[in-house]
Amino acid sequence: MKTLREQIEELLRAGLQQVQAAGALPEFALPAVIAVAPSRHESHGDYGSPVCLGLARELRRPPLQIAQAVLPHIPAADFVAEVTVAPPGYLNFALSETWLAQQVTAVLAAGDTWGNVALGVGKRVQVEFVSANPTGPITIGSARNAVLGDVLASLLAAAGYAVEREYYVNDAGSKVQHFGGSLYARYANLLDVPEPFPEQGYPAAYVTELAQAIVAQEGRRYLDMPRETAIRELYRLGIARVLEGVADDLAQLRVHFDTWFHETTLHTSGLFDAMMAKLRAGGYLVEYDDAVWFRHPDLEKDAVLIRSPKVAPNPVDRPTYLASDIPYLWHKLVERGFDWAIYVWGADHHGDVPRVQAAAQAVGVTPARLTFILYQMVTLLRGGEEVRMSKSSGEFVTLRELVDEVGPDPIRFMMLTRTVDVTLDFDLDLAVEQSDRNPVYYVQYAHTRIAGVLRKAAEERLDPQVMGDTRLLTHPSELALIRKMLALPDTIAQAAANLTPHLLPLYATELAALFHAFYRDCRVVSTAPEDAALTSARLTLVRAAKNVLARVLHLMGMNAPDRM
RNA sequence: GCCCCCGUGGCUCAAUUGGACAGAGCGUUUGGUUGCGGACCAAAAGGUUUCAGGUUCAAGUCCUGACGGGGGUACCA
Repeated sequence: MKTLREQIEELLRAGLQQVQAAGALPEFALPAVIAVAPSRHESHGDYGSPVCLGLARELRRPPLQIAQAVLPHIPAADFVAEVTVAPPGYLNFALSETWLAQQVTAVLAAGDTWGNVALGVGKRVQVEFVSANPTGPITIGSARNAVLGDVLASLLAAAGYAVEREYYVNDAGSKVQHFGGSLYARYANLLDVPEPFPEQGYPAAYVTELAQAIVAQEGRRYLDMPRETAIRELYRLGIARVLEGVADDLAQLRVHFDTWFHETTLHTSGLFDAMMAKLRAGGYLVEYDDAVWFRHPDLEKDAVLIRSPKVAPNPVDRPTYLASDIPYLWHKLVERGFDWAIYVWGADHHGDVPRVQAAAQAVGVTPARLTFILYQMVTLLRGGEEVRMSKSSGEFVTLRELVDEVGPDPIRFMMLTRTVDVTLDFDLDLAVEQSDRNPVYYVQYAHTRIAGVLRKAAEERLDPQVMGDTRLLTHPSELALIRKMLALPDTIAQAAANLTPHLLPLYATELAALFHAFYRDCRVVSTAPEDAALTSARLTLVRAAKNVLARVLHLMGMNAPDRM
């Protein structure tokens, strides 16, 4: 289904073609994209286009004159009441109010699919996000990543893409070695065997707890193995346990993954070696200082792929992250055949983007098929003070603690409200606060209010499923609400096309505000006989509005409560 | 030093990607319900969009420079 904006764009395109065919204007090149935007002022109608302004130079005429020439050639359409010209040359479209009122039933009939668009039909996209090291619980540091990735995936699905959510498990690097060593040390110590704690180990309490659980379940059998074997066995067991916890913690935030991709499989499958060979054949590998480097004309400096034994005595420590990223992107885009891969990364990794893109190019994958969402950091505030987070220091707030304290809805809403380009201050005190200072409840309250109206209707023995005659909806507040409901497809299209999920909370807040205004102006439930038709119409409207609110809340992964 | 992000009413942020008179929330001030949940609504005050140039019919948005804040710049992961 085409969005309103797209339909207006088509009218304009037809108008521009017509005006040329009629010879009313000199020859000009039809713009590839015709800008159409919702109007900001009521006096400008519902949608406006500055397209004639852009044509002024080529046609050597005042834009106002061009607009006036185009105007009579714009085809009529049932959803448009009036097209007008406004200085200095805008073409403004006012929607037909009778048409608007009739759309309410369509919104209601669409149910959960209202707002879906066809932008990505036939394309498969993978969103890879969170992907935190599997060496400990998820911290608040990953909360923004988790919410952004999840909602981007939902948005793309609403835009017609076939979407897969993936978690990349870094289970092959030196971090897991340190993790295994830490676990082994705690395990041995618990059994009164001396074992020094590794220098770069994980001192946090969860490692000890994990070791206790293993002692309780498995006894001392790991002490009978060679040390290296025991460490390997322990970190495998530990990672599996940690990942169960990670999945559970994320589920509390309503984040779920379709696939958990383990880095080690890149090595066991031989893809890692195959890609290294491919890079070598392409002349992208250089060796010096006992290390192997990736060299590419787009990169200022060589990037290490395989460390030297001097730096990394243990062979499993030698491949770098970048070395794995290359077979991994191949696996995504070639072996699994995704058309598009989205990576959700913190801005502290922005320096890695050019390297991965250069590597993609080097192995023959068009870099444009990779998109990196770089979101700025989150600073956590408690009592106005910044809370520092670091897994290795052992001092951090887990995602679990945050969700238990605040609940998923405020976290998700607040993580979504800002653009990814600004650093986000997450105020714990405000998030917990259930008041009008907290914007989260404003939207949910609108949904609750509608549920209240429907409960009231049921008490008055009105049929809540009635389909009223929506042509009776003519009040300005009714029409304003309907206009906003009908804007959801365009909002989803825009948010998906530009990967800007912050448009959702913005839209939800505006929709809620228009509902609240409607609620003030228009009494819904009336038992007076002369109001029966209008009550039916308004109940229909209110149900449709509830449907749209629920849709947006669900896209954001939030609850749409009937009671609060 | 170099690279990335940000700078918009007192505070936190939007602005449909270059379009019309820069919009919301919080805070402040004033008002609103003997009717569907007041976690609501309405009104007011508050702006030279950090500064200086430039491009354009049109700049918060693009370019150059300056100032301020955050992040990055390892054979760290």
